[in-house]
Amino acid sequence: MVNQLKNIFLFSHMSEEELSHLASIVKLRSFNNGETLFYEGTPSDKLYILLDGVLKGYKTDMKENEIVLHYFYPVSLVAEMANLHHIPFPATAEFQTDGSILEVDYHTFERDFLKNPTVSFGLIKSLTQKLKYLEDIITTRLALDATSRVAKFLYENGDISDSTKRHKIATILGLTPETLSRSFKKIKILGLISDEGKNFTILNREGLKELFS
Amino acid sequence: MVNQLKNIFLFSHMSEEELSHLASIVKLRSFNNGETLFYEGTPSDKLYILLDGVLKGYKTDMKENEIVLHYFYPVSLVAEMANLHHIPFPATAEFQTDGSILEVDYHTFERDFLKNPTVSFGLIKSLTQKLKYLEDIITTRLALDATSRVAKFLYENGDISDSTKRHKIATILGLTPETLSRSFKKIKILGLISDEGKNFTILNREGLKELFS
DNA sequence: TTAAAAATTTGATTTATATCAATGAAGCTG
DNA sequence: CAGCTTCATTGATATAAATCAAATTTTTAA
Repeated sequence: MVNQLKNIFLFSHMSEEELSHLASIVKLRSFNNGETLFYEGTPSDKLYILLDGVLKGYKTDMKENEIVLHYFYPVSLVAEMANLHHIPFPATAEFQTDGSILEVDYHTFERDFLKNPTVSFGLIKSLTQKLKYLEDIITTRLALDATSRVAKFLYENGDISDSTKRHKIATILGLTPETLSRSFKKIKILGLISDEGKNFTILNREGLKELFS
Repeated sequence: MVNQLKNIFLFSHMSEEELSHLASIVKLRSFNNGETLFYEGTPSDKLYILLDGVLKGYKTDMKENEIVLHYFYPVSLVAEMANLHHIPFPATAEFQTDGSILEVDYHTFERDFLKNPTVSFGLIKSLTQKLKYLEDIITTRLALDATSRVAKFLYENGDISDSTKRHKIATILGLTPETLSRSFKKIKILGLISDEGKNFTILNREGLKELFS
């Protein structure tokens, strides 16, 4: 366990002694695809560090639609904001693949480790990264219309390959698959992308940018 | 200046020596109502601390509508996320009253002060507070419909007095004044609020909660 | 290889809220 | 306190995207 901890950016500078103390308040848990790590509104006393797999963070709206906030990839801190403010988790986290997390008792962690500059610096980085994600969601979902969102997605993510399901793109952008399809069509008619079978190739990246800025 | 700095939570634990070094990289600036502190997209090399007045942070959508992210009240750090990640300001900041800010050269600040635990802890607090604001905007604006948003606003802000302009409430909630008016009416018909002239009194707070959760 | 299931596209309709337009009420100013 | 201006309400219409429905394409699996 100590060796595993040492490989996590947040703890890489700790002494052997600190690491073994940390190991004592940490639990490794495995999850299957589809399992839920925590639900929105649940009180939080654990800090989670995603070690393996893909984790989807989402809220649910009034019509039971998912609002996807973020896909987490390893190694990420998850929902540290809830811990720092002692508030319930603001979103639900569900595994999209098999995976594993490190579960840390937050109370002890705060008391014994948060004063460590490396740890607090890692925390600041993680928090600012999350702020950027949320800023981006607000920009995308509140300031742009459907076609602009799709143009932004294409601009930022490059050619769309076969393997990326339209349905997944639609939920990331907060659109229905029907609307996504119609937006792709518009952008194709504008000559900004071309459509070879299932894949899209970007023909005019600057033109795409024009659509959302 | 040193005495002024000592009153700011972030710097309250600094030594006289540190404070006078800080004072040397800091500039006090005054603004009039309506003036803009910075624009969305501008590169950021200054950290701002709001000392007086009310500052509105907002983005602009495709139809030139404002999306209000937050009203800042003193004493607040402003847009520290942009500095930490060396990215342009993600929103525009405009004074809503006369006010003043402390302008800190970020590069020097990071080098000389960010390792100070009190400073980094203050930064973490400020960042998590902002995350909560953004989470709340997403919950409110993406997951709730117009009437639910108004119910949530009433639940969280209590009775609405005369002095709060409907127009301002509407921009906070991302609604037009017309839609806000119609939502107030619905909630009134449900018997959850009563309407004496210009003011609203809450009659059934739990009923309001029911509407948005 | 073919049938069944899933995903995508296309068209028609609905819905929520914005926009446009008009009226009414409140607040301010000379 | 009369008239102007701003703010709020109400009604009618427009609009973007969701929903519903069906057809088509792709993927999966037998």
